[in-house]
Amino acid sequence: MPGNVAHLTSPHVNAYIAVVNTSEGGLGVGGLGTEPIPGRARATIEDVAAAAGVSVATVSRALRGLPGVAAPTRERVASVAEQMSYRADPAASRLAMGRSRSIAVAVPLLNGWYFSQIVAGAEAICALTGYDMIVVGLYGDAARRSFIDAGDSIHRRVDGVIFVEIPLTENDVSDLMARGLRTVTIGQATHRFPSVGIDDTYVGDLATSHLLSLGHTRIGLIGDQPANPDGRVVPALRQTGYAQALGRAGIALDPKLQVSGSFTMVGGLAAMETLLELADPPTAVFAMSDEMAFGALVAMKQRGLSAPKDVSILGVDDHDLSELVGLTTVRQIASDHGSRAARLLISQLEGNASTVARYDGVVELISRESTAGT
Amino acid sequence: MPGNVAHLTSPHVNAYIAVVNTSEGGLGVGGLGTEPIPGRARATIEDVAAAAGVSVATVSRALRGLPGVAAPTRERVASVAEQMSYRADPAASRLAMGRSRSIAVAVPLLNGWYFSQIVAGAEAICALTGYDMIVVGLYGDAARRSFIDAGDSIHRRVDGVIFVEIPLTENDVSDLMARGLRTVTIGQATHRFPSVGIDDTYVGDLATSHLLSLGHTRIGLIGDQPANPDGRVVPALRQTGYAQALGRAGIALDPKLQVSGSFTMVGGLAAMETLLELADPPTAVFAMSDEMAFGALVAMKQRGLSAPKDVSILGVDDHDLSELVGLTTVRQIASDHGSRAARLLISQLEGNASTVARYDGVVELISRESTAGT
DNA sequence: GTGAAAGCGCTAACAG
DNA sequence: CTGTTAGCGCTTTCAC
Repeated sequence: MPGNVAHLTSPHVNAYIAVVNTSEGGLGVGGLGTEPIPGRARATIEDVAAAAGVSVATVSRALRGLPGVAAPTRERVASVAEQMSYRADPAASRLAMGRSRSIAVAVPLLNGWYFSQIVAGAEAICALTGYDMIVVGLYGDAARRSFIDAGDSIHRRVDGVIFVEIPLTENDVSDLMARGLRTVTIGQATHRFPSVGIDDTYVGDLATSHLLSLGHTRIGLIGDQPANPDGRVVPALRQTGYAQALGRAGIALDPKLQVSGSFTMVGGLAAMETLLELADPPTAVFAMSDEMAFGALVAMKQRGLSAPKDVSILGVDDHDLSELVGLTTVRQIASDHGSRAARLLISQLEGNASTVARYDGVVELISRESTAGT
Repeated sequence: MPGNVAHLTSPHVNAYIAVVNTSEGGLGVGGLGTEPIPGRARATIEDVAAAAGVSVATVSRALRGLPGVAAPTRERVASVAEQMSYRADPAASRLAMGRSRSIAVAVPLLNGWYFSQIVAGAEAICALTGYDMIVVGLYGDAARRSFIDAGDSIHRRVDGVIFVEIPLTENDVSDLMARGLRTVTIGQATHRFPSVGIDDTYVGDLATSHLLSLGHTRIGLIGDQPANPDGRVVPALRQTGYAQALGRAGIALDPKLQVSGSFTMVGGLAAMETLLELADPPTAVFAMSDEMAFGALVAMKQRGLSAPKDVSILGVDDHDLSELVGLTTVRQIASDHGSRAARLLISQLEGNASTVARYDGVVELISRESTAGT
């Protein structure tokens, strides 16, 4: 049976090795970072100024490439700074300039494939531009509110934020603007901040149409809570596309065919079980993410069913593993969304006029073995 | 054929919508964040002090819960601060205190499953303790050096770092110490900093032994560059375990059976191809990560082979999808490693004596369908 | 082209 | 218990 196991547990389980407590004076395994770390005195801008025989103002200007410094001076300062391996203390310059040269990426969960792609994409741009990227997980409404409210975090810690699939209410948006925080969203479009994403209605339509064209008429949907009032907008749009395609084909919506999979593999598994237990189960299922589709495949496998023989399955993302399991999917380039958003945000922070209201990424249907005709 | 596709390209591809340039005065789509954002004047500690009729010192003390403040005073300050929604400017307090209340997590790549689990685990602890987590991708030696050298980043931006599978030389270690940067490693153990990981030699042995016990004698290994001089230590250890088990069974090592998969799915795929093209291919393969194992499965599938019929495959991680594809694997709880490391680091930053030199996580063999007897 | 000095907003002695 | 004050290290007018 799948997942049944021989639990050859490691003999090394939970091995806390070498408990050291140096509060009573530094004995213990190799001084595990408890001794007062020396931290050789760092050079300050004054040290550099003195060594270069100029004022701190000149050092500051020279090192940051500001105009109004004679070429020879600039060079001298640079080399002195270099050899003292001087670097401006970020905290000090943040305080003086009021900008932190860092951004936050807020995601609803961190271990999803889609989100890690986004984070990877954004990180690449941050590395390129010298920005720090802090990532924060916002699980649920409360976390989102406390993050946005003056009540919490971001405030002055970052210059801007990328909200990834975080449902922003009108209220949130105005709070954000009032706070003067540059914002870019991924997924949802706010009409106030630039955003990047895909045409999710089109995605839902494309997926469903594909299934329809194969002859299916009873098509299940694995998505998000349909009842979620203030929920993510992406699932809703994909659902709209689904309904739209069905409508065009003259097929009535069946609420029982639409279940939530919480955008996780286990959620998809449970959702598929629900679908399979229906008196009149679907012959094809559109899962709004590949991970949920994987879950659906597992559910089928557990009952001795397989795709597309018993039910066709179609996902969204083109996860790294979709090819392995032969999953038909609507591909999007998630890491691109992340880097795009970061570029948009940072370019804005650098004072460039924002140029894009919405960037819609590429989308295409990749037909593999998990879908077939009836 | 797998991966062959119907490219129904979206008609919405690359749609740059609404190009706005307000450098010539605010017309354009709904003011896309180009206008001088107001950013209502933030309250400073002085404002609060004035409003509460106390000194800034008292405000500071009261708000941070320091001793030596009368209860009524503390309360009054708190409520005034609350209703002015005052929050200490992090840049200022960082400068004054010399601590940033943030840590960095450095990973060699961001889109691997293992690493996103780690990041997720660490983030949870940071959220809990009020630390910011900045994540940085260190691809290759140069990036690592420039990160560690005074020459670059971290310096004063974070109080501590978690290095995830970043090979640290003795030199790196002393630089880090000299710099006074609290450090925790995941994977490699340095004997200077606390570390978390698993017993990787044991992992290699466990996996190989399992294959041996099934009767296999020709066992391939998909890992990392064996020749990498300064490479990650984890692959080397797992390889040691592999050699160890083989040795116990009296089987000689065959270099041709050991190939690099770069710890990615495509790398695993290529590695498996190499293995399959051998004159005398293995009957079982131990891949050092599930993702590489997935790649191996794809390679087999592409040639009309399947596991375990033609070759048994075994991975490491227990990836979310391993159950789906029925992959036998050595499970580790990656997110745990991340949270553990974060806890270790932060507790140290909070001044607690470090208590653990090395935390070894749980490991167990999960036997599924991808392995069978000869 | 360069320097002097006034902050940025907070923390931490040191007095009272 | 509370207030005064001197920094933290950098940026940025404003003079020279």
